[in-house]
Amino acid sequence: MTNERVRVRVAPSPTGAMHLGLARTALYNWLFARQHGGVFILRIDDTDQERNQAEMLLPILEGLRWLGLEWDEGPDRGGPYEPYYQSQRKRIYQEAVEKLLACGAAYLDYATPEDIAREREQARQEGRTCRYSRRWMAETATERARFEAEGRKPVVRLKMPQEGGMVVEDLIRGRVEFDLALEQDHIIQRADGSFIYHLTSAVDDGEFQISHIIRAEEHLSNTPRQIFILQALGYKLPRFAHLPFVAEPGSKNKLSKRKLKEYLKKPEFNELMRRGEKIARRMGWTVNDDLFNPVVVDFYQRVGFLPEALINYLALLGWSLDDRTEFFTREELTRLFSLERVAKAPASFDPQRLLAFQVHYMMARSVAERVELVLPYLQGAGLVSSPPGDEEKMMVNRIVQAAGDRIKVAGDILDYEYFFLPDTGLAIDEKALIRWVRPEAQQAILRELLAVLGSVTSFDPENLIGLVDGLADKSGVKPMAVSQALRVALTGRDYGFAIVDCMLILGRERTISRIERALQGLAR
RNA sequence: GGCCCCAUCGUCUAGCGGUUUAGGACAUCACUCUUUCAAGGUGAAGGCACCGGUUCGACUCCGGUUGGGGCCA
Repeated sequence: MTNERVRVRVAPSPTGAMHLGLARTALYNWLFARQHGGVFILRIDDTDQERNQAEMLLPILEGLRWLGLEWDEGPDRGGPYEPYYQSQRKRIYQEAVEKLLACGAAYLDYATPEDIAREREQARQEGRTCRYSRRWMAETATERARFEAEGRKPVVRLKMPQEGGMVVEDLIRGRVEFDLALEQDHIIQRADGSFIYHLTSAVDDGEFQISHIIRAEEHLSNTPRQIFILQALGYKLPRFAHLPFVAEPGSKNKLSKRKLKEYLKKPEFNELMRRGEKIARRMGWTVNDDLFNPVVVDFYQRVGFLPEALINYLALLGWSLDDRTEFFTREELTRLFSLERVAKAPASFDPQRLLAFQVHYMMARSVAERVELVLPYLQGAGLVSSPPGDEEKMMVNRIVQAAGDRIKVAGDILDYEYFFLPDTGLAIDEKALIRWVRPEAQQAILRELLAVLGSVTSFDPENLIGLVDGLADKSGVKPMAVSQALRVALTGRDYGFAIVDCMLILGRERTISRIERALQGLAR
């Protein structure tokens, strides 16, 4: 490679959501650009849809920003090759088409769809592969006039060479050869004047001086005709690197956001979705499958994943450094990433592994940081005031501390709603109450505890542990039964944090009031 | 249907001809720790799709088969 500047791009269509596959493609491009001191470009392939564009584009822009994949040129940012929206570049495409026509790399074609269908049918009957006969090709004014006299409308087709081969030296796949005899004369401009993807994509890659096209494998088969366009237009050819797909959990099909229902049959996928839905419900969000969908980056942002977790997971979905390193900072990725080490086979998306990365990065944050992450959810659910008071913050701090890695994503804090509810509003699990609190011996202990709690000089861990242990010793009730009785009284359930943590989170007053309430609940 | 791509534990992967009884991670299971639930600790189970070749030697190279996927039709 010469020392030309590295310029890479990612070219999403504004589809209203940011697919994980796009996120990974963007990441690899971004890493490659950063590593080479190059430029990462965001181009919007919106030739097909011009309505609601801003709205449909937003999730992608926000997703990229959230992941920290800032683009150097593109929407909201501009750059030397503006505009970066294909819908605004029609003049450039038109010029390109004229040029292709002028140099004989393309031609006007007056065949009707019926003509084409007929040719295809005939080819099928003769058992040969169909290639357009160019019967309605018009290269001279006379020919054009003749077809137009018949009332025909032209499309523009590429005039592909009909023999020989074309070789793509792919940076990931190596040498890939195509037989040009099998290539069609693809349409590049429709009768209505609109342009076909291959044309616009190739022209822009040329115009933007793209040095490396790093994109998904689905484009590999289209590469010859794009190279043909690029060459005919006299652009310097970029290098190509075709990434394997991000596949569905447990299959090699391409991951699709439209197949959510099917994926939900997979337990681990379902679990992730349920986790999200639980958070959404408590936050009072109305969600739709388009965005609140584990195939879409938005989902992770909303339920409280950490971008570094997603980045690390995505980086390893199809790339590896060696046989053991699994945690990478963004800087390390930038330094160590290489296309040579990108896998060739599709990699399926595994929600469990992603969650494992999330837990790792969550626990790498300090308690104070986790408190900040978690607070918006509590505020959103109306469990703490906005802004939170010092005491509320302290309580959240204790909960986060006590929860440890039970809080995997920030929204999981809402699992501990029961600490925030007013004591009178705490729902107590009936079965747990009967099992752990109803026995007379347990009730006696709780009553005794009540008597002492008010007078305990200081409400600190050692004192409380001593107190609870002492009661168990004295009464002869098993320690576990004592703590379970207390746990049920304080939290309404028979599982959760260490009992002393529960007491400290609630504080003296609320501890007392919750025990009283539990005992009253039994009396009823 | 034609062309192209791909193929190591359930999943992500390491392996670029001998150092491999195929290594790691996630998930799973067992045991352990634990005054609940998690977490932690220890360990186990689990894989080179198949068939030919090349080679003294093949997970690794070549060919084919099968399977999966993509593009075009």
